[in-house]
Amino acid sequence: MTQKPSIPKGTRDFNPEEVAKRQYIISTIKQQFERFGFQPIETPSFENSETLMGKYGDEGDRLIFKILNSGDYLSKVENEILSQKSEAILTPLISEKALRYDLTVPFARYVVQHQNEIDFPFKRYQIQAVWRADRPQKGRFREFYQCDADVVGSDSLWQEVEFIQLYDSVFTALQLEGVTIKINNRKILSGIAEVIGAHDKLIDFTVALDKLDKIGEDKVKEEMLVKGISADGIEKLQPLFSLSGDFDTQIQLLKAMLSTSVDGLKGITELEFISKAIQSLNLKTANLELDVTLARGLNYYTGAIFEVAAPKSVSMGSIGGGGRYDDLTGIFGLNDISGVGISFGLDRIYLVLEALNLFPDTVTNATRVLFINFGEKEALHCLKIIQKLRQQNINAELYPDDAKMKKQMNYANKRNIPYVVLVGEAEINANSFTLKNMISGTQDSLSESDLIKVLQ
RNA sequence: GUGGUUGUAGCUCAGUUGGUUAGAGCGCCUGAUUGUGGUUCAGGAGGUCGUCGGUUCGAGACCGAUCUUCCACCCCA
Repeated sequence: MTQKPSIPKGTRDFNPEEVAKRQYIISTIKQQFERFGFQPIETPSFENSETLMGKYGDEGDRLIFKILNSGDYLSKVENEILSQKSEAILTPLISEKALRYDLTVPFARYVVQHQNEIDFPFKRYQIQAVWRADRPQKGRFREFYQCDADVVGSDSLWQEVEFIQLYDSVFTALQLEGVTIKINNRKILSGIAEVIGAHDKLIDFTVALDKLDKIGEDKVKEEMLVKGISADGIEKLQPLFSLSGDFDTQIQLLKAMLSTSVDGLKGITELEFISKAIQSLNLKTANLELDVTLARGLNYYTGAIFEVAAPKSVSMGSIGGGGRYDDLTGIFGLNDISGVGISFGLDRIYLVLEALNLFPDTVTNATRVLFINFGEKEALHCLKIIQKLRQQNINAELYPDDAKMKKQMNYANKRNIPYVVLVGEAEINANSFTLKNMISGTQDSLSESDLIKVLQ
């Protein structure tokens, strides 16, 4: 055998069954997006580097796939710069384009670029691949799909409420019951940082706090100390670590803690509004949970932060996330446009549905009937009826070669084709069709109209 | 980017302290069965042992590099 070809790490091929299952998830999500009034857009798979760089933090910049310039890209670079061997200086000189890292920043670019054509509030959805130069792990790929729905041009909290309902609707439609929609608010986090005197270390503070359920209270405090948050401040956090109870109980505790922070109290008011609305609207299968330690996500969130956790029986990272960003388009020069949005992680949802065996048997829209090929004359006769079946939306095909019966039957069997039709000379003369049920093994001689009836 | 881990037939895996021609199960192909698949029986094909280099009389096994897999960090869907 010659050397086997391969694909880059963190990428995957999808076989027909996998594609069918992915399409099932995508069409379910799409249907719900449209039901909630979102319209689809698409953006290029690569953007100008300056559109993406610096939008996701230093860590994000590292994970962006850069595209090398075309042509003799090194000849334009000064020898002096080459000899410095500085990645930070050289990269922008030899790479002007980069692969899309998420769908939110390209969307912000789209809104700013097309601001005069857009009717606000603009509700768009987008289902496309994104790329990250990450190290692959379980449920982490270098090429994966995001399914985003965002609204720009409205700061109404009803949007947050609707997004929670949208999450609930999608996961209910996928029969994935018992997901937890975690919600938090950036203003609460920044209020806490303010109260403990670490306002300038908001990011370090939230990143450390986010790890609470993973590494525990002591390690979180340790990390905060290392990042320069005072022991005095950390002491004030104590109520946070023992925060428990339902939504309302937690809200009351936070109110007391944040009584001196205007920003923090505003965050609490927002959460209360959303929680009240959801309580009176009810969710179908999802649970809404307040999680003050929830901080993951990108630095541009300013209000609500969402994250969706799969049911506890499957170990999987978050299967969705999102939040409110008051000034995302500001980075591209369009101010005072508020946006809020959520994202579904298609590849992870796939793994969860697979683990819980939740794909319906009907996802593969495969061939319903195979016609056995007995030779030239018979094949033409078969194609005439196949033509009629296809017009009736019945997936039908003819085995292309005049091969041995066994081979043709075997083919139908392996492809899980439920019916086989045999038309030889005898059937042509009698103007009949021998239909074999591949599951029961029985077969009948039918007229054309009966054949169509059975297969429909 | 840091640390660890994995790689032998299409798939899942054996392979003894380094020693003839590298095995099994499943799958695949052919036949028993020239108009009947799944079950059964008989036979057969298929390997540069991830890749490159090194140690050795001799490497699937030992060493190094590299690619890949999975895991933990960082970060994230």
